[in-house]
Amino acid sequence: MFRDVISHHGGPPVYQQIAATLRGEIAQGILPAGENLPSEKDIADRFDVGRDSVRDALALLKAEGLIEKRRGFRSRVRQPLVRTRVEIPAGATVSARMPTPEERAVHDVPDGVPMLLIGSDSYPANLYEAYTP
Amino acid sequence: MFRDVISHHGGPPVYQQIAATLRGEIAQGILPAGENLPSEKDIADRFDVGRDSVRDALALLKAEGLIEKRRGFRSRVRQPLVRTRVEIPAGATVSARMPTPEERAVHDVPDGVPMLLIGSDSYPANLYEAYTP
DNA sequence: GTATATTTGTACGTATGTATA
DNA sequence: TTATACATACGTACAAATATA
Repeated sequence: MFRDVISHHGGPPVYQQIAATLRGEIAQGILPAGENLPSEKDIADRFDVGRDSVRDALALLKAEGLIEKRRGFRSRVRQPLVRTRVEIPAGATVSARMPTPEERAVHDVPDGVPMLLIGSDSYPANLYEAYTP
Repeated sequence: MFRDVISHHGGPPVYQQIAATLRGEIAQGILPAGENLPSEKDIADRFDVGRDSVRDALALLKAEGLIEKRRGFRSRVRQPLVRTRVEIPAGATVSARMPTPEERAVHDVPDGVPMLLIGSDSYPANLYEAYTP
């Protein structure tokens, strides 16, 4: 077996190269939704890098909403979700931002998921979308 | 001078305690918008922890959109922004998600800022909001 | 039910690179 | 040029959660 080659000098940082590789494998379906990624140690061995670089790469993908991480579990490719549709009140403003720690706790918002603000209400953007009547 | 006390055993992780402290100082205006935070080393000394824990704490605040980081600069409290208002086409759907790496590069989207999807168009949510006519 | 192994999370250290002042 | 500060990347150790024997 050959290790995947990462350039340690000159190119982008190692962790970004690893993130790009894994991102491509998710996009191509090599790592399908719901699938577990290899363990951090196995990924580190595959690319011949330290575990720290792998963790930085996975943190990027988590922040993008592509994977989810749980202690004791391997990382998993996130499932595409069906969103509940919320009607926008006439004249209301719709915006988005990252949740506060309180909102994350109350609504159980995963990493890499923004809040959708509809008028004075807020909804986790992975579960809800807005529409005009 | 006394160092701020962080519990190393029993309570929440060190980096979360530091993030909570800094988050509170931002909310209370002790660290106003536009203000530079102390250097990572100074924060580490203040709480008597390693620089790694400080960086984890700042990464949290960055992901929440509270601060911005630039290499060579100290972290800075993000300025509240005036958003451009975009009219939602009749029947269009509005949703939000984190940007892809391509969108981040094209639109120069900062960390901790989602994309606002209005119909088939996408806008950085720190600069745009949507409204119904 | 218990003990062990695996896996991720946290936290420390060190070294070096890159950007700014 | 030099000093400061953040970014990357390697290492170690232990804690906490899960899975397995």
